[in-house]
Amino acid sequence: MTRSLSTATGLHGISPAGAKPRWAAATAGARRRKAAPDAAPAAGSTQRIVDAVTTAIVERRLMPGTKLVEQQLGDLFKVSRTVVRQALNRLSRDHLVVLEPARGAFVAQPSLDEARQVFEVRRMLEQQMVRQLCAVVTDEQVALLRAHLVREAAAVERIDVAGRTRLLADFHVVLARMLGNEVLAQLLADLLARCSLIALMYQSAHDAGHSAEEHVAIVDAIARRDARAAARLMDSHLGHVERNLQLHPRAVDLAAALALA
Amino acid sequence: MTRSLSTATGLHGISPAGAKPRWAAATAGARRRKAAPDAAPAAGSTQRIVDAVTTAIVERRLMPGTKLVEQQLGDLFKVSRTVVRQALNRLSRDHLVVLEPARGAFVAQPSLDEARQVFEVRRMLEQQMVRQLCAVVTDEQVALLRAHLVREAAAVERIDVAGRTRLLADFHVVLARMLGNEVLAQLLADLLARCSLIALMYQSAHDAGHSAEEHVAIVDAIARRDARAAARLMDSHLGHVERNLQLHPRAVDLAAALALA
DNA sequence: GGCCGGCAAAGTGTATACAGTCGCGCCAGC
DNA sequence: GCTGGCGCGACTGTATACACTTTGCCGGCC
Repeated sequence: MTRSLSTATGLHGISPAGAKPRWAAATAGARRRKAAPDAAPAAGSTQRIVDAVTTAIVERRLMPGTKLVEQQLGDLFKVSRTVVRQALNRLSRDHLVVLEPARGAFVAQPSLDEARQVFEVRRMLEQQMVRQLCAVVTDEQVALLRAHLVREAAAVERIDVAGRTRLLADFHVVLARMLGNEVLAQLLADLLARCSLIALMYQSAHDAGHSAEEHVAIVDAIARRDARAAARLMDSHLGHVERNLQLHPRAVDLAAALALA
Repeated sequence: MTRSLSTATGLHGISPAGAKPRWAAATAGARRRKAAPDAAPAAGSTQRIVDAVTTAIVERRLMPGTKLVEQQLGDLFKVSRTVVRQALNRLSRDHLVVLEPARGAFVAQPSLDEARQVFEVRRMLEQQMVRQLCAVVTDEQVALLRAHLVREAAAVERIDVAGRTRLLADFHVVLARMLGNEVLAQLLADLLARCSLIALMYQSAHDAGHSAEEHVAIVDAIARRDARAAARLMDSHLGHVERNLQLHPRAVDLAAALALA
């Protein structure tokens, strides 16, 4: 699941090897024959829509609650409503849009309560995750993590909101993938994508910097193979992020929503 | 996600209140107007296919690897391929079927390795889950759990394979829902559905009875509000189930698969 | 003047038609 | 006799067309 989102959107694109080995490879092989004469539209057209809408939502170009009309999207992407419907279904699976029967598709408005629940689950998962990771991590993997931290810091530095959000989320997926548990990685990717909307809405630059620092501390603990500290740091890290979310619930900015329409 | 599966298939149908409060309520309201004159086909036709295929897979009437031809299903359910495709997409999201581009849809063949990863995630989640549950559980909830255990025992007794598998899985979802965390509940429902195939393939009657007993022990610990014991019991419970999976990996029975085709 | 009922436009849900691709079997050639 | 290419059948992917529901609006009625 959400393989689409993780690889498609470019979110979590950091994963070195294949994120979706199975059909991704099959598709590539199948399309290769046509890739030469066709060129551009080689990538699955439905996936392209998913990617575009996803990044649009994550980059706040599509405000929560916005209605996504099928024909409209079809015209924009030069495809039929059939493909658009598929894309919307995929997006609804990722909780980025909500499908109301016979009404239409709308950009999701995840409530703070929902966000809290997601964070609760993340805390359960990631605390155990880093603990186990300490037992099996290699020095090369630690080096990879440190490289990631450098990218994070750079994104925070240049106030690249979309980039830093993506990198801060990817950090957790990278950790999951290092355990060799692809199920866990995809699950976490889902949860992170689900909240990237909220994160963008409520996470300030200061929060982002704080998160990056906490990531550094976590990696340090992992490098020391200090499972107890790593778990504790991860727990407090997620607690901080969640607490910041609760602090400024400046409601859904309906003025901006109207401006876009 | 997988709201479709959890509520639709009747799996985890035990949940008393609404499983999908938001659009479930909206849908109910919208359909109600037509529910009177229409009656039978009121339930979404696409959902009916998802349910049917899901139960068919879970009850081993559809063997792993079986190809699901769109037109064929469309004829069976008296709908067009469009609806069938939607259903197959939903099913693929639940990992019950695998969609191979330009090839078709096939009943998933979850590998034992994949199952192990799912169990790993479950252990992370559920261990913490029961621990937290001990802190907030009410006596009424404990009573509900005991009632569930009675149903489990009955299903094991009368060798109702499909029923007992469903109930044994539902037990875990019920626990999640008692925490009031719908996200966690749905996530767990996904994971359980994902492995129900494997569980059915590899779980013997003895294993099932063993699981039911362990469930009793877990509920006892919860009733005592003994978080430490509950977590330990849950961990060992999942360990047992997983170990039994590994024990008899009598491969994917291709003879049976061919027989059905 | 406000509320209720119908009417029209917009948009979704479903079915059907068409084009592209994959797989398999047949046939020719080596 | 075996292998490689070729053609055909089946099925998927996409587009288009139609029916039904929802919704906003307008006129009539209370």
